[in-house]
Amino acid sequence: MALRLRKNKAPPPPLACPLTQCMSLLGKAWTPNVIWYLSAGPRRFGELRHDIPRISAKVLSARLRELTGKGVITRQVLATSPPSVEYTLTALGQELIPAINAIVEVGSKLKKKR
Amino acid sequence: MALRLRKNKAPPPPLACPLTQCMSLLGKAWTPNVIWYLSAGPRRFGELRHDIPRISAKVLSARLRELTGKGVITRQVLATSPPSVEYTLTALGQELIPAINAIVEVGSKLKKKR
DNA sequence: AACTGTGGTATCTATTGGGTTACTGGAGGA
DNA sequence: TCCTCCAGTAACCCAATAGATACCACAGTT
Repeated sequence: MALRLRKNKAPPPPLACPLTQCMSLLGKAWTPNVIWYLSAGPRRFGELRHDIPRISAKVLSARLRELTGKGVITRQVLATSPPSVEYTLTALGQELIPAINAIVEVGSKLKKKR
Repeated sequence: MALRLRKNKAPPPPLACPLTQCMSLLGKAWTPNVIWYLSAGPRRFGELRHDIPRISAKVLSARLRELTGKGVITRQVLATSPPSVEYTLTALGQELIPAINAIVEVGSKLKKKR
């Protein structure tokens, strides 16, 4: 019996794919970690560097800029001395938390093979 | 007033970080798409290529090997003519579906800036 | 006769993304 | 006095990754 291509019942993640959209953020190094640490409340640049010791300033600032641009976090300059900058999850950003929790949940069950 | 580092109340994603573990899978190109299409049921190699037109055979086979190794999908050779191979989400793999749905959900709300 | 579908592998190349280091300039703490 | 801390930016380097292409051998369809 010859093989035919079966139709897939899953609708394609439609038009300009939100999945791809979102993964172009989450898929980059350290992004989920940044969101994770912001989920507990506003956090300054240096604090995030502290939270995630192996992240470089370059990458952290790139991620924060991207997340700000996409409306996931806000950036607020505080009149401290020296001036400091606080990053906060927006309502949209909060919506990512369940996703990240789900990922963590599965992560702990993955086989370590390969 | 001097600035002090505040403690972050979020516990660090502990020991050998499940988040990083899981993202080393999901973060690679096309992985979420593959899982998305498998969520509707078992699917052959060629069918997946068809579902995701822009994926190359090389990358698809790499992803499938990785997912198999981590216990997210199973690989089953069928005695068709010619022999075909079917990939299926495991129970663990099914657990990723809510995560991906959550990601899609947010993806559609992201600003397009940058 | 020619094409599609089976499930991949081998090889080469281009890109890019992340790491590293150095620098800013002033203030407060030891 | 010297060190740390604030929030980054600029320049350079390298390894990993994904893309493109070609190839396998055979069966069934048109």
